[in-house]
Amino acid sequence: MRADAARNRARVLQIAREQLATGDDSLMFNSIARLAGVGVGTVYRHFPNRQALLEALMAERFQRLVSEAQAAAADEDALAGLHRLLRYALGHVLDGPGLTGVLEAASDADARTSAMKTDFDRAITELLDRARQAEAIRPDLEADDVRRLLCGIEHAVRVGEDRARHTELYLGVLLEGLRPPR
Amino acid sequence: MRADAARNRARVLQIAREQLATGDDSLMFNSIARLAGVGVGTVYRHFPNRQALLEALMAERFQRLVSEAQAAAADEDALAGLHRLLRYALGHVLDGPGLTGVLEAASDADARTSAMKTDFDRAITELLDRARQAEAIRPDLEADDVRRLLCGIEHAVRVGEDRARHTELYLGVLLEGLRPPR
Amino acid sequence: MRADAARNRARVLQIAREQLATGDDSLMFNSIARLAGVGVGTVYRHFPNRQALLEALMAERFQRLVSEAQAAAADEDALAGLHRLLRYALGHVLDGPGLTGVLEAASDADARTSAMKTDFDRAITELLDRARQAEAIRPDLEADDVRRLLCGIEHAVRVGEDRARHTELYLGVLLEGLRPPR
Amino acid sequence: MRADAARNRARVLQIAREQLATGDDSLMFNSIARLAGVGVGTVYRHFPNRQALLEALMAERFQRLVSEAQAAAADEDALAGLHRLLRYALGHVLDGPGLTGVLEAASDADARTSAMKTDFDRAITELLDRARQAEAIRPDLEADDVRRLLCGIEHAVRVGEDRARHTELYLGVLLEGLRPPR
DNA sequence: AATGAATGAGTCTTCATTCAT
DNA sequence: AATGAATGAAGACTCATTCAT
Repeated sequence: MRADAARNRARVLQIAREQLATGDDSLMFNSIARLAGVGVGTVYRHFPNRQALLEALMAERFQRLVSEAQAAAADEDALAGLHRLLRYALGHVLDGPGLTGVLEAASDADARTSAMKTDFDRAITELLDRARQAEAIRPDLEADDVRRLLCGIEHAVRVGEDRARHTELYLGVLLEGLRPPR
Repeated sequence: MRADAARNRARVLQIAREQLATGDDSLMFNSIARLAGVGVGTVYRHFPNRQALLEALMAERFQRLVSEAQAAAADEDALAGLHRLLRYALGHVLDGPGLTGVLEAASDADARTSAMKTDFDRAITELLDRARQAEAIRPDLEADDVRRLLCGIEHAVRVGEDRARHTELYLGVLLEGLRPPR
Repeated sequence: MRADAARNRARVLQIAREQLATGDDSLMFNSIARLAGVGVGTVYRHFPNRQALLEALMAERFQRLVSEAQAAAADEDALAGLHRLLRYALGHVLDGPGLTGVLEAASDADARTSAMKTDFDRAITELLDRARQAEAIRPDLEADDVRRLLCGIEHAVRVGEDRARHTELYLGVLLEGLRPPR
Repeated sequence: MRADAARNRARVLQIAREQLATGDDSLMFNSIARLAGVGVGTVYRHFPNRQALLEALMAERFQRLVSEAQAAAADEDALAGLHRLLRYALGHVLDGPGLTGVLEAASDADARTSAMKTDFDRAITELLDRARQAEAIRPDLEADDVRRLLCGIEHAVRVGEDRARHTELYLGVLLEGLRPPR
């Protein structure tokens, strides 16, 4: 990629990130372009649509999540690994908007996102398989379910106030809920 | 209210309900008015904003939920009552869009909605208090949490496919998750 | 229709007509709205799309064409009537842009346009039928053909210069061409 | 021209031709460049504008038309030659979009196009002159008229359906129309 | 009480053309 | 000679809300 193109791309991402940080998750291409000091066409060239932009914005954060998942998957104690993973993941998706938008999307704009999803799911599956054998979790859970429940719990935290207090509580509900019913 | 006003209001609600049923949850006042055969102004007169319309649309369904909650609250076995309530509630909120939009809202447009929320929360609180005393649930749970978790689990079910299969599974996770950690 | 609505509609048509007269047949809704001193939405309300606006602009001219066709159809001499009709029609469609756009369109935006087309075709068919019986025209011609050939000849006149001189010439070609081959 | 430049030019033409063949006559430089695997700048270098590209695309087809016209001009029977020419020409211009765009253009981007037009007109003039002397055609027709009428008839065929059926019919109208009025 | 026309800012998206690399 | 990123004006269209009728 040409140096100026890379610079523009970075500027756009920077501005978009700032927009997100202000709580505005509309990601409007025109205003991002204006604020970034580039033409709209440039934004469209780099990111053909909102989803592509969102994925680019989240790529780094998603990668950190995947890495943590892989690290957790190496835990000898599968259940402990799963807990570690979910605790990290919940904090991570709550640490700014947008990441669940990627995790929940039925289809991806960028192949690298799909690859990360695959890696993420693989790490979860690894933990689930071992935890399941140890009868530490419900027998019918798959990686997809964990991802969806994670997004669901995030939703429960975001809806309403007192985020800090409820994060830990709802995480506890999730972790306990994954275990086999008594 | 004049008879024709009541008729118009009913028509608007009817059309809006049909729109929702088609999967279109945008509730656009202009198109509802057109389909209902009234002017937009009439829709605005009856429902000053989207939230007011939504609450009106959901009033009946919400009332059924409240009644079920009250019935469940009468269960001698508090935990069983809570389970009964949540199973019903989850199926109920999934049975069409819109109800969680009311349950989640930080503030209500109509006092009757607030009243129903109060009734709902009271029923839940009643169950929680007794279940807590029996050490059948986590000690730190309040009605508000149950509502939020319900919405979160609904979110997890809606995101992704195979709704029927996952409803039961995620409900199981929720119910087990509410119990005290082992 | 409300008085102010009618006024706005008339203004829009007036401006659009002026635009056409300047040789600009793009009929851009934004600029028409601006020039007419109304909001774009108003233009869209009256004319859902370009074709609808075009038809409205041409309605009067089209109606005059239809009337002339009907008058011509009353001519005892069918061939003479056809000639009269085509001479008038060619001059008419050349007297400003847009009318062939309506005549050529495969489908209409407004039912009144379709009705006029039906009337127009009926008049032509009436003449064709009688002229055919008198063996004054080719046996295989239908009203649709006459319409298309009219548009084709108009095209030939418009392409290139010296409109006045060529109109009569190409009209002669058309009229003679409709007669049965020798 | 450098070998790679020639190769690029050929690629661009090839792609543009394929685009035309799909029925898309917009000839957008960016997409042609992308599909041809070259930069837009390269397309602009070879073809400064749409008209230049169109003429280059049509050069071969136009040349075939000119050759046929010249062959027809050699016919001893001038009227027969004219008919042969027009029958061929109509089929030819209908056999894909673009050629009338060149024939109709008031000015040419490439001198070779102008040269071909001259040749074409010369052949037609030759036929017209002889046919006129034999009183087989209208006395006031020039090559330019024949070209314009050809485009007009093509227009009549393209507008509307059933191309095959109407081609022969409208050709008949044209041929008969060129003859002197009875 | 009802109407529904009007508003017009706002958003998306395209594409011809240039020019720095 | 080639590249292709960037431009940004331009145009299409929507929709929440108001207010004159």
